[in-house]
Amino acid sequence: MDGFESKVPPNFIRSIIAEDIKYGKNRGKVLTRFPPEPNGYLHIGHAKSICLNFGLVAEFGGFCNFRFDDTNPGKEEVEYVDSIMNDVRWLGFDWGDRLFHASDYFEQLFEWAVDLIKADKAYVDSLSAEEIKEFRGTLTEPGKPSPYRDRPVEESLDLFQRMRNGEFADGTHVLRAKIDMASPNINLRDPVMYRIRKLSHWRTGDKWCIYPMYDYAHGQSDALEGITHSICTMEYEDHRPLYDWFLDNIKVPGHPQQIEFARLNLSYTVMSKRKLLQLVQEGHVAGWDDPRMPTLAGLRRRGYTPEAVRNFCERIGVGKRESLVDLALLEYSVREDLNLKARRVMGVLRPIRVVIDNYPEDRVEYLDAVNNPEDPSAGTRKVPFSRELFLEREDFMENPPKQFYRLAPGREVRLRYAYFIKCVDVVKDSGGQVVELHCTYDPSTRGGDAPDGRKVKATLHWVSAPHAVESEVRLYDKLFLRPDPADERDGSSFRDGINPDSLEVIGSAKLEPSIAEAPAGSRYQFERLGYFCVDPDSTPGKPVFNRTVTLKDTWAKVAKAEGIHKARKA
RNA sequence: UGGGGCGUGGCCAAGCGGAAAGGCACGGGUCUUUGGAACCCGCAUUCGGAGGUUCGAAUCCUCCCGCCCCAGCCA
Repeated sequence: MDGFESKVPPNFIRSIIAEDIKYGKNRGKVLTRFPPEPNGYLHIGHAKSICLNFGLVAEFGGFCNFRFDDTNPGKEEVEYVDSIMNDVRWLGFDWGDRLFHASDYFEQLFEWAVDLIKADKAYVDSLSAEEIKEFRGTLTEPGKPSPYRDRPVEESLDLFQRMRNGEFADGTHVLRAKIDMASPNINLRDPVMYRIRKLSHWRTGDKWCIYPMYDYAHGQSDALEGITHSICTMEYEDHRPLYDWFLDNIKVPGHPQQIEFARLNLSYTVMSKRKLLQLVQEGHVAGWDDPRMPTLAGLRRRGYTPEAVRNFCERIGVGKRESLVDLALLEYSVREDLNLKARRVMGVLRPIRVVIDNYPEDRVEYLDAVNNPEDPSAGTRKVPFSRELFLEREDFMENPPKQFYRLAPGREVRLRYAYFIKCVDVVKDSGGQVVELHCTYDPSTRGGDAPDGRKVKATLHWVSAPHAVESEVRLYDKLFLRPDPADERDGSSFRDGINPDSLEVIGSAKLEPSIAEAPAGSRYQFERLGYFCVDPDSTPGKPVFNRTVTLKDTWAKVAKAEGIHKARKA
């Protein structure tokens, strides 16, 4: 290093690599890889792995290969291929020309399999899948050898070639490594290397009808690419002896080191591809990119920035123990980033009409508003002010508790960048619902400062009614009610924990006119409310916003603690 | 009852024999034209438990307890 302390907290993988470099292992080189299977969208858990693999090589001066682990054509689709590459790029990583596929190595893998057969270290088994399972034994009992285990090398060679030629139906034969049917590690009980799948592959088409299993393909792919450190998740720890066995018994160009770390679990969400797929297929969400999904596509649409996701990944650390990271940390990460970048704007979600009785009917003033107090270079803008305004319903209470210091009958507050106003009348409908407020303004407080030094407890956001832009705003909340929805040990399904109120659509929020044309994907802070992102569903006349995350809300905390009900319902 | 891993504050996580970093959360305060942000303070006499070694242990040894993963022709 150069004397500067890295901001990345130390972790055991960095230590291993630093040590390897120090002692000249791999001639001081570091090459990692990110090997997704194109059978689903990438999620925040993958982001952890991507940041780890690319981050490590950035730090130590190496490369990270991007490799599709495409050994199972039955589950893989090009839709996923495209989304995966797009998401990694979005996250901010560049693999240059280092794009690879396990399928690039099918021919080499086949040849090595033949070598293994010739060395009597692999054989064609003709047991059925059920029989293989029976013969495998259990966790506590050793397995039994297949009757085909000792079939002549020549016969296996012939059969394997004919498997490749397409002479047999799916499931009739497999190629197995000949290791140890009594091993306490079940992965070593003659693992299957190849199975017959008469399926066309998105890259190799119909060239193959036998496909290698992960265990046989992965390590050899790593070796072929010169990977030095093959980083994967904990469930592969049991596979490491097998990973090493293949590498030790095949003439590969190197022997990468497999290192396992704990996958990410995030509270109030699920991470398994299977469960995410179910949420999509069963219609609990609108798609893989639904803003409630922990997928990168979902987070992006929700308004998360790549920087926020990367910072989050850095903060959670890397270890070997199973953990459940608090969603609050992810939310903190976006707020932190957006606070610095997002332009501020005023928008009223649940409007209540307010008339400024002493403000001239036809007058319109354009007041100066700061675009981002954290970033002076963002400049200022003009916001129209007029006699009729929209205020947030929640910002008015007829009988306010003492901790509530927003608008109330007889009370004076400040309208941000505008004037002090005082509530002088409350108009209700026949049902007793407050439908309109009448206020007076103090002309001397233009801009928001009282020349007499008078203080006011609250500053409210507002929108001029005649100038308001109508918008649909989608308020998202956590998708699950339970901190650990994946925990189904009580017999429930993770679906039972779905939050029925995870999405609330505000049909006609009122926004200040400056964001009428905001392009999809642009992010704003609606002052006092939260961060919002323009959704691609927006139309020229009506923008659609997704709430990324609320601002920290001390009042909400107080109100909850005091049992104060906030005014809802527009 | 087989094998592999893991147990440090509410949630993450440093630490690797010299005596508990940091972040989030939480609580309090300052400031404030966002009850936002920023800033300040507080928050494990203790590291799953019990023994042992040592002048000294979260770090070494022993035993115990708890949690996770593995019996796909998935990855």
